[in-house]
Amino acid sequence: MLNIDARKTHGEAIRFPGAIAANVAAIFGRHLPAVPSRKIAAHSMIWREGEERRDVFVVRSGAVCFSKLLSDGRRVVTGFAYPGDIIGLGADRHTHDAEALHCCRLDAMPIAIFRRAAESDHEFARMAQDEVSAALLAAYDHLAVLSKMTAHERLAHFLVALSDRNRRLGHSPASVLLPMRRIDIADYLGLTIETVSRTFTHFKNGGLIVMDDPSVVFLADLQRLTALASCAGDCEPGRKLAA
Amino acid sequence: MLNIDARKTHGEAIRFPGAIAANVAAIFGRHLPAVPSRKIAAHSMIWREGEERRDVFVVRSGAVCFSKLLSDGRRVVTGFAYPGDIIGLGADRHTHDAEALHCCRLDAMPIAIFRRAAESDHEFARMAQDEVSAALLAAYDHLAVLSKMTAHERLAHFLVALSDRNRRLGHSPASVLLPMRRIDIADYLGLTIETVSRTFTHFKNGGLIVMDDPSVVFLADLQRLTALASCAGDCEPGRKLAA
DNA sequence: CGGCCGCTTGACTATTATCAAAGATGGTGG
DNA sequence: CCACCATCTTTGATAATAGTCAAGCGGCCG
Repeated sequence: MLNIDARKTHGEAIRFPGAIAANVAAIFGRHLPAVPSRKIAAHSMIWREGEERRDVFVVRSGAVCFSKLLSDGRRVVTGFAYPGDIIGLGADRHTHDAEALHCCRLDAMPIAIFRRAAESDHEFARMAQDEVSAALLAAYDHLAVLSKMTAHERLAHFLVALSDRNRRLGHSPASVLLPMRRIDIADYLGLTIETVSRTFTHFKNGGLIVMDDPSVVFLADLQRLTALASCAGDCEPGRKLAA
Repeated sequence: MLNIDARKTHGEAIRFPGAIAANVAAIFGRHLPAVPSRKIAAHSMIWREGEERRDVFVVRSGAVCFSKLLSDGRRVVTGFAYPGDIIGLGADRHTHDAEALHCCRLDAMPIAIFRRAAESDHEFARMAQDEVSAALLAAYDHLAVLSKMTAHERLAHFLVALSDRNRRLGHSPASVLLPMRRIDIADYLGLTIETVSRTFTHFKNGGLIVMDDPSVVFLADLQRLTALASCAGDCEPGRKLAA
């Protein structure tokens, strides 16, 4: 069984608004004030859409979910942030809600310090700008997922993306942790929780994954999952659901 | 009947990668070299994904479609550009294909001049950066469309967005021109051409639109279209299809 | 004038949403 | 420490939406 605490050591998983790659955090560290980390209770909001942007944060532990609420109550999850990520970059006001999926530790850099740093440290400024471009690129990739992929492909894509991040960070790509609830995955992939759950079951029955705990997934057949994720046909994730 | 040439006077319609608002074009104009506009034949590629970025363009006439090709041949349209828009901002290499939907006239600013301008003209530089943020925001809005809206809502949203731009530019919001083909709309909205076509017919039969020419749409019931577009329920765009 | 391309329509199928309810799981209070 | 309750996940049955396959129509260009 995997150590559940491992989820706290994971780096960036999925691109998300205003978050930047872990390797970039070091440059930010140069300007981080020496104040204790802020602690955020599980399921509390870190900020809400429309609020004034007050800090740029570095995620130290926990996980963050970014979402928007549509006028009719529908919810869109635009991404997740993991330890090592920097969140809160962007325009004057927050464009998303940010919710702590678990108890989070965040290092805060007041926006005034951030702006001063951007003026004095050109590497810092350029990096912040590059990260917005990267987020834009990631958003367009996600558009492709939402507009062209089936439920199976979407979930496979999600799992493989998490696995790829693990590999990049030197962790095992064979298993991924899901600190978010099914509803967050569903709203991220443009599906319903039922479809997400059924697709997990389908993958399980097809031998693609092993999952005893809903938040820990072992990717038993990464190759087939990858094929699904990249739309390379082969959309046959196993036998039918067992009765 | 609308003057078809009107399409050449339209300003920004839908947000798209690397394009910026018309009112911003003036600031760019300060740095535009005095060279004749470049002419691009209809349906030819202005640039392709992965190519080195060589120029930033101002669209003078025509319309541009941005798209990405997925590995399995599926295509995603990420946006459109209209006269007044500036296209080609972004990273070192193009992240999308850009295709001329009609014969286009483009003013080209070589990337070297663009970079020099960004260094010497802070307003210019800041604007370019702001526009990337705006494009990001627009991309997230489009995520919401693709992940949560029905076909009717998506097409209504598209038409209303075009209408809103018309209003903003001082044109009539009651009619919109569609310089793109059905396949472009379909790939933009994450639908098939058949569904797009059927939805147009549905709107026509429901009295929501009048459309004699497939590229000219009169928005007969903008209120109901707007309600559909904003997901405010009322998803009943008229009687069934006539036989 | 004819062929090609794009748009529309039709019939049918497949995927996914919806509605409903039954297990799990975890936290709280007795 | 255990029981209960709330929440989350899973499963099932059904319905609706959109995709697929196929064919006809119409305009435009050669």
